Amino acid sequence: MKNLSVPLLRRLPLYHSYVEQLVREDKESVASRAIGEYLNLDAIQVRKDIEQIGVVGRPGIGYDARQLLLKIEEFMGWENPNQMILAGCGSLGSALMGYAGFELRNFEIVAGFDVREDIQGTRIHGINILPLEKMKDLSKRMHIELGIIAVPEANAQEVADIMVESGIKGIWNFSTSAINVPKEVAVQQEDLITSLVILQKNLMKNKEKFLKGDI
Amino acid sequence: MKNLSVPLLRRLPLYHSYVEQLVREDKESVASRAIGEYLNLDAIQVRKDIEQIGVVGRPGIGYDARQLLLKIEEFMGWENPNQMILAGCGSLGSALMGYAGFELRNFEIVAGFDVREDIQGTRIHGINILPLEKMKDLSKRMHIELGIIAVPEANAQEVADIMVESGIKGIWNFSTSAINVPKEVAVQQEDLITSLVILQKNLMKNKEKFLKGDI
DNA sequence: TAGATTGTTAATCGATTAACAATC
DNA sequence: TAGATTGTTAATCGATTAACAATC
Repeated sequence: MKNLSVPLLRRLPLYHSYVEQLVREDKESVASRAIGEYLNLDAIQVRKDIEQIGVVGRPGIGYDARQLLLKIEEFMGWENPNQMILAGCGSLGSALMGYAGFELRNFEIVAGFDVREDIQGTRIHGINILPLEKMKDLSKRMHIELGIIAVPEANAQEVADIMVESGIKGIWNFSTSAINVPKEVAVQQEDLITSLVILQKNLMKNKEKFLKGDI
Repeated sequence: MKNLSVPLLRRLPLYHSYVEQLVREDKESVASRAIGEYLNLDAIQVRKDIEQIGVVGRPGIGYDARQLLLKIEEFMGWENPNQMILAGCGSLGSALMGYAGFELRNFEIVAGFDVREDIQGTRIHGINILPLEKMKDLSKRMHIELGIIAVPEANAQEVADIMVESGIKGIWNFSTSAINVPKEVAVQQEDLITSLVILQKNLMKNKEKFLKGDI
């Protein structure tokens, strides 16, 4: 399969966001150095990344901005529509159902599931809320492969089991709890606290640099 | 400063979650192999990671489960309280204000900010919503260094500027847009779509393996 | 031509994986 | 003693950084 460097995949959308701005301002080309400066990254790294996605630039000029956008989109797979189901329609789950970014990138939550009977049958952000018992049937019928877990920690494993049984092949886990699934099921742990810790540590590192006079 | 390997920081909470389960079941020790099997990771990697955080185990037995938990917590910095402000109190922002995981790890959102006058002065999940004009004063007074951006893409840069001016030194950016800040300010981009793409690609990789008969 | 910027090739660095002796 | 499992040391792999000639 194509390259799967996680750091690369995390940087590309940042390039996209910046280059998109430039395109809106009718700029036609962009230099690696400009991207790097905006995002606080090394120009060489930007160049290497762009090489990875198969865009060639013009020495002395830079890269074609529009082509760069298209190639990033292609590499990220944003043209392909992806349907998902969601378990746990509390505040986090509801926010995800209303997340505008999904539509923009061709992702769609087709149904929400929750144990609370009072919200079953209702809609949140236009998405139907169903009892968990219906997950298997719906997922199989619609050939859904992606599932989101947004339930409390204590119920994460139980929901993961139901998803596996429903034929889900990729689980996006927002609960703090690790889940145990068969090897053929991919799990992406979205640990918000860890992101915060990383931010915190970077902040501390900056402070140290500042004390040493590096900034 | 202490080690700052992002992959390591992302794995440790998973170990924590699993070991916590064991401790609840009154298990006293854990082997690297058991952790690895549960999380689909290599036992050697688990062992290396544990070495990094300064826990020594007993050959033939494993690691002391409780000590492991404590050392992970210490390494992640979960004992230190951290106060944050949040800009953008829409559905995502509201969900973050209600996110139970923060309290558990000593993080706290002390105030929410929003441009919409109708919600200024109200409370969401017990947190006061204020106009953006009050950010600087409040942040400086309370010595807040962490800020969360949960506003629409179009306003992300503007809010980032206000945060920088307010003395914020670390920004957790949930908007899809890249932001441009001075070098001494750390940014953690929480790009949900990228996580999804990573999951999607892992899923595809698994499928390929499956076709080849590796799983 | 001079300046800017890419693409290529090599060097460095850090993270992961492997091998195996030491210890419980 | 035998089996399990760690800790140590070395090997591999991949990502980042550096150097510089080629091109616009």
